[in-house]
Amino acid sequence: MDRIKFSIRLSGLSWAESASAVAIRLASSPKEALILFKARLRHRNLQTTVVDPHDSHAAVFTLKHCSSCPITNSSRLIPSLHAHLLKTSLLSCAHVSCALLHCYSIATLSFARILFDEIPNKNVVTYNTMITCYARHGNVIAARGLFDQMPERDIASWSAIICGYMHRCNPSQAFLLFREMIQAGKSKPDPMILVTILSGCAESGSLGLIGKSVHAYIERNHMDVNVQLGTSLIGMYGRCGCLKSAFTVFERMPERNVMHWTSMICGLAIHGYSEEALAFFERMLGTGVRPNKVTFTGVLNACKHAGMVEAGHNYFCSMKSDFGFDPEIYHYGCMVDLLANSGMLDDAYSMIQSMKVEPNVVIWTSLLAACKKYKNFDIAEKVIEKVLQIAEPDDDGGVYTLVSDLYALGGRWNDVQKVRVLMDRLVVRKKRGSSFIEVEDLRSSSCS
DNA sequence: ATAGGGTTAG
Repeated sequence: MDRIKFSIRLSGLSWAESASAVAIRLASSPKEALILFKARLRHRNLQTTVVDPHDSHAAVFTLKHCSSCPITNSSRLIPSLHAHLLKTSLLSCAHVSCALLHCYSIATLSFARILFDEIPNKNVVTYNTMITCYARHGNVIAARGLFDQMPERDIASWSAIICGYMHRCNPSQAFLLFREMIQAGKSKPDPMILVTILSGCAESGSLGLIGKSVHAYIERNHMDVNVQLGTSLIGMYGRCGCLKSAFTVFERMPERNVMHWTSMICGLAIHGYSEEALAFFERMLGTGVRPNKVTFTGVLNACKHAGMVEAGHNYFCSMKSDFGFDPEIYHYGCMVDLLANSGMLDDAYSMIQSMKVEPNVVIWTSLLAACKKYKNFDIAEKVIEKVLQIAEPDDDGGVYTLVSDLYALGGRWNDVQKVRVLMDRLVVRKKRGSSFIEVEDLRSSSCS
């Protein structure tokens, strides 16, 4: 507060003048923005029902501050702001009500829905905001309900619902809607929605069916491949194993940022091109691009695939000492796998114990798989105890099978029996492995 | 002025 007063005195403006939309936009915290906004309202003494656009601007900027800050910092400010907006009729402005809805939608679904129902003049953005809110809270059915009943849709509406399906791990439904959108022909895909689709392709591996046709669509329509779109194209091709295509996109990027490099490195690493991945990393450093945390998951993954224990260890240390990144679960995942699969089970176990983050099923499973490989029952015993505590029968069915396999390998048939009984009780079912190839002609699935 | 996006270990 003192800082604001001080800077206002320096600027030579009056208090009210300073509380303009611009000053609010530049405020350093939601609280500061709110103080300025309230001061502005006091000065303007708003009682009429006619909304001055300058006031609604100021309100929107204040709300933007609240929505972009962590919930805990702004959650108490929002109701206070809400009250002021109601008193001054500012809430009748669609921009303001949307911005407020967005604020609530980050924290709580129920409040957002109440507000949504109370907004009289809902426009496309109001609906889009509410759909996004449902999607964010995992209720894609409610999101779809709103999507189906909204009077008109724009590209962001499609984007919101498609994104919702993607995050609920239902890419096929997302792809279906995407094609529906193309066929309806009213909304033209923009780079953002293509990014969403492409990242889903990468996840589900349905490259030929969707990913390639999206790429073809981009080329056919001479769309600008912006930074994000470039990244997701490289990522999609890389993940699906089309490293040549990934490289072509990479080469064509007018400027390459850390994410382009990282996508390339990760793609190469996943498919076992360890040397190439590491060469890419060195090349990246040579061009002066600073790696980020994800870059290191690619680098460590490359080391893992090639069994390069020493190099992996060096990169792992360099990540912290040269670049200041604390290792995250992904990095530990690579390291544990690297050590364990090289037979250094004790080191892998100590690494897990040294972790600053809570180890998850993935980490324990990779160590356990290595215990099976090297028939190390001492460590397996310790790992089994941990892993059974945190495994979810629905998602981690494979772990139970692995545990049972290990006991069988050690000839401990009583324990095998116990695990099998446990599996029956929890209705654990190991997901069946599956793979597919695409036989459909790409041209018939293109989206023109 | 309001909504939606990229790279991550088994």
